[in-house]
Amino acid sequence: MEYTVQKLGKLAGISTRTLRYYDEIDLLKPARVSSSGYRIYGTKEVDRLQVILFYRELGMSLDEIKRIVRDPLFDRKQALIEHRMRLVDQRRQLDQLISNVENTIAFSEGRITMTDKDKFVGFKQQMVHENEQKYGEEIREKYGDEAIDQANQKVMDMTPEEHARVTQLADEIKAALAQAMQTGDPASDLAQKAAALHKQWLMFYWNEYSKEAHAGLAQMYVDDERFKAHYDQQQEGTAEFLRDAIHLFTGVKK
Amino acid sequence: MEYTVQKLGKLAGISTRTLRYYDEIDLLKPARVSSSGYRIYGTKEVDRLQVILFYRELGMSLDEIKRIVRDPLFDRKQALIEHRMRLVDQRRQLDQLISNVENTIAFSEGRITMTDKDKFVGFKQQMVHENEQKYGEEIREKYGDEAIDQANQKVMDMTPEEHARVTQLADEIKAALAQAMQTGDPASDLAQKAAALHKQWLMFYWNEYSKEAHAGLAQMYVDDERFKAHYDQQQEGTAEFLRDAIHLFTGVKK
DNA sequence: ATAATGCCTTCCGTAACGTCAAGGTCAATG
DNA sequence: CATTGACCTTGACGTTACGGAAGGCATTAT
Repeated sequence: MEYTVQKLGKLAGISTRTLRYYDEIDLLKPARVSSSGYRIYGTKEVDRLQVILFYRELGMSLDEIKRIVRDPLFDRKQALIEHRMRLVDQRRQLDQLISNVENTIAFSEGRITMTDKDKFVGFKQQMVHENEQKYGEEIREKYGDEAIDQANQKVMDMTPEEHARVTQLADEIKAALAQAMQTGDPASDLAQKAAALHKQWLMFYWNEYSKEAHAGLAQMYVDDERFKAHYDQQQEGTAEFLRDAIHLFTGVKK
Repeated sequence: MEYTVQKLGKLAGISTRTLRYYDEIDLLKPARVSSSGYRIYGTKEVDRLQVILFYRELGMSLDEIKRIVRDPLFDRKQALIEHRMRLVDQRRQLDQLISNVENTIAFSEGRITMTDKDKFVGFKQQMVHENEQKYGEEIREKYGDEAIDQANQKVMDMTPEEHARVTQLADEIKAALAQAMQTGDPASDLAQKAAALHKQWLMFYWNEYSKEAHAGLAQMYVDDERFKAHYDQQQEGTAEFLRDAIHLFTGVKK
């Protein structure tokens, strides 16, 4: 049995464009090409196409599928297991997204009082301010008291949407930290991402960023009981882990 | 406070390319452009950027975000609710994928005996064959007994991977049907997709497709107790629903 | 013979940027 | 003061898996 593009397309439920594309990327070549340039597929190609579509339905990329169908000795099971891991990871991220969206909706409906959260946020702001006092002398000399006051005013003037963004960043830091803790390596990509996010978060409170102040704040996370208790809430040793990550991130060691 | 692209990028944790892109698509324009063409952003733009990033973190498309930030009267809550729906839908599809991948892995490990499934598959083959006997006369006249025998041989010769693909298609039909049943409309997109998938599935058993035979088989799904019981397993009336969908799909009414 | 399909290649468009490349601008340094 | 190095600009291509359209032969049906 021989098939032209449209015949095969109808047989398999795909477009002719798709078949031409699969030819182009060397995923499925026709058995032969007629004198007038028509692609002619045989039964072997039909089988191969079904295999391709089978894996495509499982959400695999064509590149991955190409590796699978290229040689029959390829470890399909291993590929499937790795593919499942990716999917499960995607599902986890999607869960996180949905949870965040729902929180935002709840917030917009006023169903969340935010008192608890705000309590700690206010507390954090105070600590950040103290830290600035402690390490901000050079900044003060550089920019004067006015700049500092302006920064403080910035916190007070925060719009609801900036506030939402700050809360969001705090959540992201928490999520990244929890994941990074599993690697146990403060130099890992995830841990460094957490440190970068922490900097982002800080930028809402500081008008000028300095590595030294950031590193100093990180140390304070460990020294201060209240901070440590908060960060270690989910997992013991998170405060230290975050400090180490930030020290590596800033390149400043105490 | 004024910012160039890099300053603002570092402040917000995004690349300069992203800022230029946001300018290009009119999502975030600089406050002004310097005489030498540099983009200069002000505090208003910083705030707007934070709002943009907030919604971006929730997985929204930039196009959707543009609508949200363009005018402050936009119903953000409604947008969030619709966004959540899309995300939940994505999660459902992802769950389906994961389930299918896991089934495939289990199958490759031989953990699924397939006896139950194969029992029904064998049963289906028998019925399909009967159907062909019943409606295949015209085909028989057209192509001769040889073609029919060849088709039957095709079923017997099915490779494990074709078999997997057939099973996959059957699963997809089931999933599409279950969803389509909720609309209650056999002409709905989902129901028609189910009918199209059913045709795909049939192509593994038939060597020649005819609308009349397809429609006839659909009617048999309702008339035959065993078929009806199988399809109505999940939901009462599925067999009738599938028949109606296929009759609409083929344009053949009995 | 002609009209209707069917096939071909080539190119643009999609989302949200990353990554060069070529060239102008600005601040600081020798 | 010239030069370096950091920073800025536009422009263009690459990414995924095709959809769609244009323009031009080939085959088939009437």
